[in-house]
Amino acid sequence: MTHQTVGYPARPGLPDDPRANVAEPTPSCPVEIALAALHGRWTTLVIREFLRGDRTFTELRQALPALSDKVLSDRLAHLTEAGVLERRRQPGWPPRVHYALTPHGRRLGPVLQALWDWGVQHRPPVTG
Amino acid sequence: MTHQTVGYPARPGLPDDPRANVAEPTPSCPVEIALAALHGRWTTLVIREFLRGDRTFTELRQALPALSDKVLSDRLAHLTEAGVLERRRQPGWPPRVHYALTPHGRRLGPVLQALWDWGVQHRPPVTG
DNA sequence: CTGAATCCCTGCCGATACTG
DNA sequence: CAGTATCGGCAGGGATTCAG
Repeated sequence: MTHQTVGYPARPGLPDDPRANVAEPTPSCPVEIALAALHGRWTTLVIREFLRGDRTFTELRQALPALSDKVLSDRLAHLTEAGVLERRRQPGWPPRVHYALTPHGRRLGPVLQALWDWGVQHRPPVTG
Repeated sequence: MTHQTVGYPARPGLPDDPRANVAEPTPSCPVEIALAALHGRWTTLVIREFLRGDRTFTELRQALPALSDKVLSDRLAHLTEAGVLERRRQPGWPPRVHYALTPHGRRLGPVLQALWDWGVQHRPPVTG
């Protein structure tokens, strides 16, 4: 366990990668990268919408009515910047912008599933 | 795909659970629960330490020197509250407090692995 | 030794109003 | 239609100090 230097580790990241040993939060840590992509209120709900299919700005607004234009815009920009979404302006009038998950964004499915599964098993500490 | 109402769904949560359809952020959503547990700077690094074994307050401080006492204390309280850690006062002097992952906390291993795996595959948008 | 209390500073989120 | 600009409130996080 302490001397694993040969071959491929079963767990493909943690033990051997130097980023698994950082002593403080750093943006190059893969876990931080992933959490940064999911960061912010509404972000996971927006991603959920896209896991169900492509969406335009207006469709998202209808699906998440309590989400303000500004924050929705922020989230879309953030997710696009993070490589999760791809943005495509629809030609014609009225202007429509089409968003869809990139291949990388689609791989967030299992990540959210892992989070979901853990949360489902969660039992609030103790009532008595 | 659209009519699955029989038996056990392959994916154990998302399609049928009403919490998968919430229209705004809510603490009862399993994904929110999980992200709430991981929330806050330093939190995942603290969990990483515990995935390697039990720790005392001082041992954590040594492992993460740039983490202030207050925030470390906050994180330990938060993770204990979230059912991730278990706290045990060591008898004797000097007072020591021993922390360890609960079974539920140990199940965060796969979750962090999923986040890691996604982050590892991340390529910053484009350089050119 | 292991925290709790306090203070300040920063960054997020929401609401509103405005532009191509 | 799809955003940007601006402002205010509030919570998070760090440093320091104090307590059991």
